[in-house]
Amino acid sequence: MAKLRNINRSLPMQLLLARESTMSLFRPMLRSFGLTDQQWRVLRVFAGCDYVEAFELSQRSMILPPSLTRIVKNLEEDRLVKRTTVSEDQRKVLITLTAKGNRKYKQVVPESEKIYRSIENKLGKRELDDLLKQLVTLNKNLEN
Amino acid sequence: MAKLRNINRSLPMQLLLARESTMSLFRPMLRSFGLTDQQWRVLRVFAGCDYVEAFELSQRSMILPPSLTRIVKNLEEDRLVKRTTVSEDQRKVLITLTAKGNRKYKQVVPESEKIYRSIENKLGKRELDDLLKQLVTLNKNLEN
DNA sequence: TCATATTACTTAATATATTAAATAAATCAA
DNA sequence: TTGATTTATTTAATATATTAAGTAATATGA
Repeated sequence: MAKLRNINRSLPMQLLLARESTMSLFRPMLRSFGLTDQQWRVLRVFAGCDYVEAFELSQRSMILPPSLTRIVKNLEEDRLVKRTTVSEDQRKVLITLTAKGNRKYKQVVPESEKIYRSIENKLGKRELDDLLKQLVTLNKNLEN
Repeated sequence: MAKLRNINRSLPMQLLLARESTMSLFRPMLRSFGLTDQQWRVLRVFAGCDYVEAFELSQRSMILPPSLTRIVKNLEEDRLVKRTTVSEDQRKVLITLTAKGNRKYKQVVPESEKIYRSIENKLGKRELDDLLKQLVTLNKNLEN
């Protein structure tokens, strides 16, 4: 009879555990800024651009459109982002950071990097870089 | 000014992506058995034992107690698990697989292993083992 | 023994995830 | 041009996640 592999040999479980042990280091900092994990996933997209279309924001934050609709609504109520429509294509929604959102973003970045460096110290820079490289490769090789 | 690292260098984001690319391979199979990801996380705990206390089940399935309460309730309605109390400590709840639950479990295991082997083929056994080892190390080094 | 603390779990409230269906704007084809 | 299709997003329904508070059983200490 086929036997189920132990949890230590289960890639999905080890990834879940790794994601959780990593995020638990960032979470208190994010909460102290009044942000949920997902809200920060949305805000961090604005590292590279001033405005994003909803569909692209969904992909880059890895949040499905229905969840994103509510998350953006909440961020909008907190005055951190603004929604506008594009005149060329009335279906599309553009999301931008407000001045308040930009200030929040700039406050979080250095704290986030501080935590990241402490992780580097715990794991070793070489080991972390190596792990990242393997994850990127895995993501490339398993992508649909 | 501090700059936020690119997504390719973000451990939390790469872990999230990796978890998703991996789970998306198992999900259709689980759904075909009428199981959600979390329900299977619960059932798979019974690989090593016939009954589990709720607290231990929570830890081993990595599902927090409030979520577990509802998930077990749903599994119970589907007649896949059974809840009993322990006479020595009336606070505790023991969860066991029903005969139906055991049949379901035994059906899923070989399908799960089949998918696992296809992942091994895509990534290479050596690379996968190496990645698993690094994740286990990370989890050990970051654990609270 | 009895008040207090702890433990194990559940309930409640709010946020997010997932899937399907709905809506409205844009595109395409006859 | 108009009916059908596609695209972009939202709504709806149900499941799960998270945090705090509640409840009941057990353990502890004066």
